[in-house]
Amino acid sequence: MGDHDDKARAATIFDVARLAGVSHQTVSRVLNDLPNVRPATRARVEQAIKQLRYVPSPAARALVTRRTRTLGLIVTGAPDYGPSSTALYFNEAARDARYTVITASMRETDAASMRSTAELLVRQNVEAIVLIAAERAAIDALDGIELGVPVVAVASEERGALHRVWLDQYAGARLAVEHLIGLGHGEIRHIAGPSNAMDAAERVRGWAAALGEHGLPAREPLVGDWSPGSGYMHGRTLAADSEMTSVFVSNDQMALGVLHAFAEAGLSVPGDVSIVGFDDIPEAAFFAPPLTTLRQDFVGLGRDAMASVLAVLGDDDRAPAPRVPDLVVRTSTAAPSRERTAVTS
Amino acid sequence: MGDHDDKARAATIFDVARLAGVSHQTVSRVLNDLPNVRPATRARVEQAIKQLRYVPSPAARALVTRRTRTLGLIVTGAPDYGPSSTALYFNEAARDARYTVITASMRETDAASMRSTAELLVRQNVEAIVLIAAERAAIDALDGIELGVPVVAVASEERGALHRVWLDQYAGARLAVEHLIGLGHGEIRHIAGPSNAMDAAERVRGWAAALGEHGLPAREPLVGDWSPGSGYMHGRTLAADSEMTSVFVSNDQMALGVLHAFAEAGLSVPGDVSIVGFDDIPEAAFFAPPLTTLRQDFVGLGRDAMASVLAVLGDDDRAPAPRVPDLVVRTSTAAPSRERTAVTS
DNA sequence: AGAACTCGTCCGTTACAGTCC
DNA sequence: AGGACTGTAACGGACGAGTTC
Repeated sequence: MGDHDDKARAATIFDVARLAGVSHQTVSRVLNDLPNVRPATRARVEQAIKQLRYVPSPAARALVTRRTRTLGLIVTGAPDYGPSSTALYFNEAARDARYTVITASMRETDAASMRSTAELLVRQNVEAIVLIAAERAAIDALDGIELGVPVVAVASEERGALHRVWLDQYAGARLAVEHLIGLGHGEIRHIAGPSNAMDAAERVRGWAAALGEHGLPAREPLVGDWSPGSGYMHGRTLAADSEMTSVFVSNDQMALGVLHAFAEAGLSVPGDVSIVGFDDIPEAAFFAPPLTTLRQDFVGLGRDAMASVLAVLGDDDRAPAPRVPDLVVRTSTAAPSRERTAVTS
Repeated sequence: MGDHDDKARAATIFDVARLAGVSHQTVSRVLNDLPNVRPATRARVEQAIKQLRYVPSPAARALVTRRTRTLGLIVTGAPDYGPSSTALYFNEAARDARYTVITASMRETDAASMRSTAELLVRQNVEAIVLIAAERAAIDALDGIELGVPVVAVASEERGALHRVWLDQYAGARLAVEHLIGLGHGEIRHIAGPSNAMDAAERVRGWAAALGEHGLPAREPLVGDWSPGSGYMHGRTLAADSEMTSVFVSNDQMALGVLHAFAEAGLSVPGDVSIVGFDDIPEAAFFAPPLTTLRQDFVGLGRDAMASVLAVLGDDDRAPAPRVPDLVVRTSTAAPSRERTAVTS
């Protein structure tokens, strides 16, 4: 009895109408909170709805209203902390705004895959697409083509004509560098993220700008790939440079690799070298030593993405301003020691 | 010219039919690869489809077929490596099987939220729900109620009547402990995950079982919350115990905290104490020292979840067998040293 | 003359009968 | 007689125009 799916068709609006003794149109009015329904009638209808466990069919509704209240979300790359967090909070924000989200995760970002994925979403009649991608190319792949729906990209560089939300990587990088300068460091090296990553480029820009303003030299950045392994590799290179007193690393994972390389080389952090990371992943407070880094507001970013969608769709609000990361000072940074200190301008 | 959304309604099957000079029904046959269409007619129709950039309406189709080819995915908790990876690979597997996935991420797991989220998905007419949740309670919240659609839970404990896929945490924990026993450790402590987490309980079970089989003592596990901070806290406690020569930590993040605590206490790893983690997060190879841990096959798990959905829906296949994590030996484990070694049975 | 309903049409597809060589 | 089509009804809601009190 009532054990498995009763194959009985779900109740329709007509079933509800019959049970409540009204027309289906009246039921529709109740469903959509329209006026001109007597309270008593409304109650009867609601009772019938409950009794029949009636739920309106989104397909039928979408067919006639030509609105699906559905959004497409494309997330590219590995399930890293930043994108995963952004996606999660965007998802929550969308649900709060009573939108449904169809997610398409993909590891490749070639133009053909990006395009066919976007078209897959369009075929589902999404009203807008949100794109969370680190690589410039992923954004550009969707920029040219006419999809018929607006695209909001989470992207820290201005690119083409897409709508855009972002966290201010440039300002964050400046904060990192100014913190090190404030401690007295004169040469601040940089380990950058991959050259195709927009965040990486913005951080390089901020690092170079802050250095330039203080008349400090900017040596060619070492380019990693976000992984701890690449941080380790470049860390070994840097360890051999006795001039270096501080490093701004473009993300926390690479900073972990650098820490590892320096420990192996017998360099003390922050005694010999100071290190600043970026992201403030949950692990960062427990590195050896705890990492000074920039905390990014992914909760806010996810909400901004949804706010931007609503703005574009004309439902609500205006697009938000970018947020600046917060410097979190831990013990991986300190004033340079006398021995290794070189040019303190 | 063609600048913004042409407000022109998308083409319908009738537009295509008219252009191809056939009835809309013939177009439908072409769309659905049904027989009894002459090749020449088919070609004309396909040409018309291309020319009008026609895409069938999923809403209209769902309305009449009573199938949406849509799946609901509920992911609870923080955007951690394990659940995020599983969700990503499930998403890809679903797309490969030509299913659309509606995702609902949520941080709370109370019964009311779980239930209302599941009902939200049911209202979208999903054909099945996949649930990725660490906590027992999240599973149980969906177990009792009659949703009308099958639920596949990613859960390492058998619970209620839900369909289930999982990675074999019990076997993984045994591998960890046997590795330490093989190295000669006689007392193997355990830092567990939170008691409401199924993975944590299974790992405790495996740890205790392996210990029991070898006649070794199982001291009461310390209970953390998966965070590096809790690992650090328990690591400080363990550092004070001079009997202890090895620790099996229930995940890599907590192991990082333990490492940090031991370093502070002047304990050498693996010189004084050996440590094994669980998960093999990307950072684990770059901890100080690189962490011996158990690699989980989240790619496989995501695919298994989709395979299980197809099995339940009767489309395909049979449900898959659970996978056993792989032991990845790095340098955080070694034979116990003479000084701190106690009861080597 | 409104408030409170009812009626009829339409949305874009697929399913089920026909119809015509 | 059967391959290659065409015509007509649903599917489940929403909305504008009628109808009743």
